[in-house]
Amino acid sequence: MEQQLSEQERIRRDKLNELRRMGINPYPAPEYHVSHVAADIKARFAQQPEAFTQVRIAGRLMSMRDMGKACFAVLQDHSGRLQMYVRKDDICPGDDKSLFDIVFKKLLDIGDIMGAEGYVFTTKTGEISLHVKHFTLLSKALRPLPIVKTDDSGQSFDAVSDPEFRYRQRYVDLIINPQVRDTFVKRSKIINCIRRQLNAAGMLEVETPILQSIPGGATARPFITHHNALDIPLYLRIANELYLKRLIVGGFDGVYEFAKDFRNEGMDRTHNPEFTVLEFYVAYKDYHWMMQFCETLLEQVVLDLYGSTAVQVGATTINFKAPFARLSMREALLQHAGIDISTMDEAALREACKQRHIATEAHMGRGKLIDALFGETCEGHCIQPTFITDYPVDMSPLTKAHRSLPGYVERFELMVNGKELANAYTELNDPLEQRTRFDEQLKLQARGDDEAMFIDHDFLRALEYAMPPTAGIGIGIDRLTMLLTNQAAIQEVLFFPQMRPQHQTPQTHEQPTT
RNA sequence: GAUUCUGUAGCUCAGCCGGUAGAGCAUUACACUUUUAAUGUAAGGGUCCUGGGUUCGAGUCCCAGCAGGAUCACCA
Repeated sequence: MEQQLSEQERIRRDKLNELRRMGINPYPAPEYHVSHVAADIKARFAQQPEAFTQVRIAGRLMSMRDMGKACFAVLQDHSGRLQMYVRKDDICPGDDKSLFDIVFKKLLDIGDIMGAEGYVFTTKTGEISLHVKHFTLLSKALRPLPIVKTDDSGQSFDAVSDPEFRYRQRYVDLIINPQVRDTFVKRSKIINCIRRQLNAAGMLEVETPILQSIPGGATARPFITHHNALDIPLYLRIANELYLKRLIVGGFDGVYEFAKDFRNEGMDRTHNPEFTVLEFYVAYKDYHWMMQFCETLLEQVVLDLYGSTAVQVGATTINFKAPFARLSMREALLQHAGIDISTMDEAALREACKQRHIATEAHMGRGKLIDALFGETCEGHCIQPTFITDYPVDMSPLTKAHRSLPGYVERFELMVNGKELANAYTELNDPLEQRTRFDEQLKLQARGDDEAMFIDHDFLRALEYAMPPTAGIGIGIDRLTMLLTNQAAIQEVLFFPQMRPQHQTPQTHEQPTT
């Protein structure tokens, strides 16, 4: 395929050929032994200078300041950046100065991967640097790397800020924008911290099917695909809830899964077609226990991440110190909307929506109407972590009926910064009741609600073998990460967010059939 | 899906009332033995997102499309 090369790309290809002509392999095979990393050198050199007399580091060349017979260059490895001082007479002790004059100064470029060996010292201006004795080209870059310069006050110049560029070429974004890397490191820490706590609580990490013939456990439009050998449609899972509960039936008393779920719906700054949800289920517990577990779980995550329970999100400080506030759905609406849903029928709720200019649909039952009222009047008020408890039964088909409030279920959502972060309940384990609830979903479907749940008969069969009383929860990991890293867009916490194809899609390749 | 803004050099951006393209960084060449967004001098580098239209003439005005952002609606 013929491709148009820019001037800078042509020059770099010329340099590649020149290196080969000089007998230098621009993509060498042997291991390059690395003895130190940049951040470690900077952190420990002042205390133990004697430990850094022989140092080998490797990374990407990020800048080069040519001073004639010496050069200052910056190498970036996974830990950070370190300045290198490269002097002609050190690199070329003999008469042949080409290694410095030609190879280092002319044939290396910003973006190249290289290794450097030497001793650490502090420059006249006080910067801890590597005095380079030997260098090795490890991989030649053929495309120019966008240069972001930062001055002493930390202000950066010409930073690549175009989200399209950053998301489509995340690898470049990660190289040149250190704060982006930091966000993803935090994401990993969040997941690790949660996993550690769940393991410590004796739960088992499990994997359940992503390809499902009945996409259950939530209400959403699924992606559909086709299995050739079985000649059946399969759906990408929208939730893993029903599978995890089958495992509770099977005798595991605590199971969890960090699950990629898929929903074939709109995309915006808070929705990506694939996203990550942590779900876990614990036998012999109820939703009160789950609230306690959840608040200490999240408190510990924030503590691990920041050393304090407080997080700055935009202009507000959110404190994850347990216990979190608890407010029933009825109390919340009483407080923020001045209405008492316990005394209102469907018509009264519809009227309340109308008064507040909230759009309603004919198929909306009590549950959806209350949900709409709550979303409109209460949600935005829940800035500090708040458990909203006790939801109407008709919007929670998998939840056990409330122990004392008829018409309600034992469910809570955790609201933080005006948004839902977790959804949990005392699981419905009465198989006959579950069958009735599924039937009600069918009726909703008949009323025109295209989000009603599919019926999973195998799941009902599992419940008929008896599932212990169980508490379960789902926590949106992307949303949690957004909150804890102060990011407004889900694209900022996903390495490779879904994007529209940039150019006209080439002819779809023939599916290889087996 | 609706509204709105944006798309110009590798990157960040100017480009007036319509007259065939500009800066900084990066690149190339030269100078300089501790620089800090290094500096100085010089040079090269463009499918102005794509396709139509208006016009003697379009980066600029009009229409359509593509991609991205923001706001709104729905979903997590």
